[in-house]
This record gives sequence, C-alpha cells and structure tokens, in this order.
Amino acid sequence: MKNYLVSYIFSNIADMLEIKGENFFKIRAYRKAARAISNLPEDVEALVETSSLAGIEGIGKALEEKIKEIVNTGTCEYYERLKEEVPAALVEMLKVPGLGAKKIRTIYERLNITTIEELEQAAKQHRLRGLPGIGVKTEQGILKGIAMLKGTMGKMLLPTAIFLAEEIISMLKSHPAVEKVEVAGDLRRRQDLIEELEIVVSSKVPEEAIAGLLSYPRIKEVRERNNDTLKVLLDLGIEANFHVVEPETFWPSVHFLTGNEEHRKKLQEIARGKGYDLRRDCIVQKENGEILYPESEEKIYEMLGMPYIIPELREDRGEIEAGMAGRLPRSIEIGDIKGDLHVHSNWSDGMNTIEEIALRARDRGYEYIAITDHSKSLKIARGLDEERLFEQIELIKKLNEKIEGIRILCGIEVDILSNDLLDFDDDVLERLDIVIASIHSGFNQDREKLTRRVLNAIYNPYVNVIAHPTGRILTKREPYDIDIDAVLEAAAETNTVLEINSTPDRLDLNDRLARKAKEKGVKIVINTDAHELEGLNDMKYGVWVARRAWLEKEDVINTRALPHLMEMLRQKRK
DNA sequence: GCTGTTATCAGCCCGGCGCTCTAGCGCCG
Repeated sequence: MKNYLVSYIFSNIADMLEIKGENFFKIRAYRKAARAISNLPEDVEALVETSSLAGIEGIGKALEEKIKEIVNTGTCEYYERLKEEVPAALVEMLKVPGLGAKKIRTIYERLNITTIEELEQAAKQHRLRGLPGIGVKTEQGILKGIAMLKGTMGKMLLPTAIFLAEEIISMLKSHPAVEKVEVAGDLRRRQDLIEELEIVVSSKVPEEAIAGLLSYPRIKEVRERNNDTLKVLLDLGIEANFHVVEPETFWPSVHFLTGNEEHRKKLQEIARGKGYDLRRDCIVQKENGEILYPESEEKIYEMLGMPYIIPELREDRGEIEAGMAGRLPRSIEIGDIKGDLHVHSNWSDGMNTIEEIALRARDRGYEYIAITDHSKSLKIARGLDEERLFEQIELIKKLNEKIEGIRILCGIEVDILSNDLLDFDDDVLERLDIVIASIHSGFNQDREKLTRRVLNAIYNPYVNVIAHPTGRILTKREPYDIDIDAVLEAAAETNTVLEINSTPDRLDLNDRLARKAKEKGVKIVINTDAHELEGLNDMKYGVWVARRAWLEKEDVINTRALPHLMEMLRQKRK
C-alpha cells in the first residue's frame, strides 16, 4: 500500500513549491492530489497496474506519471530535484504558526537561515525584526511558534501511526520465524500524538525474526541493535522499536510496554502487596520464586484482584482504584454510535452530495446523519446564506421521502462571529433539527472576549452543540485562550452538548476535558466533521478519545435512538 | 498542476485580521 507515500511526497512537493513562490493553482493541484490519494479506499499500486488512475478527479497526465514513478521507484525525479533546491528545514518552517512562504523566503534570502535552530537564535538575538514585513510582534510570534513546534516535533498523528503499525504487522505475520505480533506503547493506549512505535514480536528464533525485521523497506537507519531489540528510524522520520520476546513472555511484555509508566508502577505496588513481583516479561511469586507467564492481559489483572483495564484507561488517572472498587466505566464502543451529527456536503466545502452521504451513513449502519454545512460568513468554505439553507432544507425533506433506512437531519455549523453574534438569526436557526456553533475566526482575541463569544452561543436557545470547543489543531495550533470551566458550567446549565471532534488532528475536546465535562454533567457528541465520504470512518478516533475520557454510552447523545435524540435536542428550546 | 473545452487557452475560492515601510501585504480558515 503506497498511498501514504504518494500522498506524503505530493504534499511535500506542494510545500516546496510554496516556498519557491510557484503558481498558487499548481500548488493546490498537488495538495488536492495528495488528499485524493490518501483518501482512496483502494491500493494505488493496483490502480497503476490497471491504468485506472486517470479516473480520479484531480489526477491528470503529469500527476499520473509521477504516481507511477513513485509506485515503481519509491520516489520521483521532480521531488528529488526540488529537495536539492529547497532546504528541508524551510519546509519545516511552514509549520511555525504565523510564518508563511513569503516570510520564510525573505529570512532565507536575507539571513541565509536554513534550520529551525538558526531561526530561533536569530529571533532571540532580534535579528528578524527589521526584515521587510517583520517587526517585533512577528518575531515574538515566531518564537512562540517554534516552542510549540518543538513540543510536537517527530510526533505523529494516529492515522500515520496506525498505517505504519498495520503495514509492519502484516509484514511480520507472514514471516516464518514470527509467532505473534502486537502493537504496544502510546499507540495501543490511543494517545492523540504518538512519539515512537513499539512493536512486540514473539519468536523462538529471535535472530531470524530480527533479520526479517531488517528487511522492512521503510527502515532508513538502524539506531540500536542487539539480540532481542531493534531501534530504527523509518523513512517518514518516525522512530520504531521492535522487541523480540520468547513466546511465553509475550503478553507480560505487551502489558509492560503498553504502560503507561505510572499505571505500571502502581500495579507493581499492588502486586508486591499480594506477594508478586511484576517484571518486564513475567510475574514472580516471591514466596517460592516460581515464575509465572500469564497467557493474557486479563489474567494479569485477575492475579492482582481486579477486572481487566482497557489500554485507553491505563494512565494512572484513578483507573486502578476504580478497578479495585468495581467502579470502572463500561467504556463506550464504536458499535454504540447510531449517527454522525457534524458532516459537510458539497453545498459548502464538502466533496459529496447529501444523497451520497446519506447512503454511506446507511451502509455504516447509522440510524441518522446530520448535514451541517458552514454558514454564510465563512466565504472560503462557500458558507450557506439563508436562501441556500432553506433550499437545502427542502431538498433534505425530499431525500427523506426517497431514501429508506436512514433519517437525514437538517443542521448547520453556524459561525460564532468575532463580534459575539451568531451568523444566523434565531428565526432561521429555529427551522433546523440541529444547530452546531463554532469559532472559525478571531482565535487570537483575549480570554474574556473569546469566552464571551462561546457563552453567548451556549445561551442561545437554538444552539445544541459547540463544535471543536478549544480550536486546537495538533502539531499546528494551540487551543485558543478560553475559560473552559465557565464553558462547561454554562453547557451543563443549558443542556448544551460539547463535541469530541474526531478529525485526527483535532480530537477536540481532548480526553481530559471530555472527562471533566462528564464530571460536570455535560453531555457529549462524537462527530467526524467529515468533508468527504471516507471522513465518516474517522469516528473511531473520537470514540477512542471518549474511552480515554471514561465516557460510557449514556454520556454520548449520538448513541441514542432517533426519537430519544430528537427529544434531547428539543429539550434545549424549553 | 487540472478541467473543460476544442482556442492550444482561460479559469481555477474569498475576505477578515493583524501586522507593518499605517496602506497594503501576508497569513489563515
């Protein structure tokens, strides 16, 4: 499956062209193609073989040729040439908020700065201010941006981590020296950002298993190698650690490497109290020195006198105490979700028709789907004005008569404007089944102003949901400065629901805030915010956040059957 | 770069905000 590689190279090309100041539409073509390839349900290699790339919208002759080249050789000449021309760190600088291609070019040309470290030094020494278009504030903003970037550098979003882990696992499963293989670490606990991949492999012939691992084509550099471990750097700049263990030590090892460390330490304390020593690869009965190899993680928890704790909860946030007391949550599952309440169609910036979305939702087994396009102020997203919204409502009525087995709800993602108002008046919002409100502008306003904007939306009787409530974009943008406690209190008071947005780089609310919301009595909705059909598959990411947040089915409104859901939505208006 | 179209080319997503050479540019959603 080379879809990821093609998409990675194309978006890199787009970044480099941007730095070079190339034609905007050419850059957009590469970005669009990168997205199209990464969203393909089928394998790009198969499409190359059957010469069916031309059927994909946004892929013309030139890009088709490049895709073929990448599939066959792992790269393309154009990309390699660009890499020689544009220093890699300049591309990295695009990730610094407030720093765009023009300013990067100026900094490069005037000061010959080619690394993030040099950029940071120059900013600290006040050498950036004074360059054309850069003053004190921009310089300070760059320093702040670098600090954020450093915190997430080398970390990957869940889809990347999962893609790589699945690729590795499927390769290893067919290797004769490998018995079992399982992912551990942060990824198994479904953290929002993953620093390193931890893969546990069981084998009776570890040297052969290691040799098999070394044939993984993505390995760029071997950083550490001994009899049973291999630490490598992969071609996407990501570190992976392989742990080869004896078959009987497999599950204790998976448990140990899943962590997290605090969870493990606390379990160790409990184990000691029960006469056990919890080791990296086994459990030792201290009294007689007997070595035990539990055959599953369930057995490990059972020996310690508690029910199984799912990896998502293993953070030492009270799960062990809850387990001992028999008060662990009955964690929500993906199968509990009965519909998606935040989806964009091609009426605004989505890719698909409402009918296509409804049919796909039905295929997923949903009972309902809400179409929530952007409102008029969000011009770039072709936000709907009143007239188009009313037309959309009429269309949805007709589609509901035509399509069996799924109910389409009329909704809107109404902008919370910079001036505190909503983008539509109440008499418009009143006509909708569901109203989602969110901020798309003025992120840098002060805490008081931002909080007031959200509170105004919450106190509006027609606003059911606040979407992506903190506005963070993982690896790109910090959450905006908002008094989240005030937001939670107002939401609880008014029966306003807060969203866990499942887009992998949002995951907003995050696990901690979603748990806090539950504790305050705020209901949650898990939505994808999908802009294309494949985006509906992102629901799992939001469910993982909810599981990490200790949420149960009852805490989440889109686990309800349609009549109950509608009743909950209408409750706000009373 | 692609698409639609048939011309070997035109059109392709806009507009607010914040910053800086304070009128216009760059960044962003």
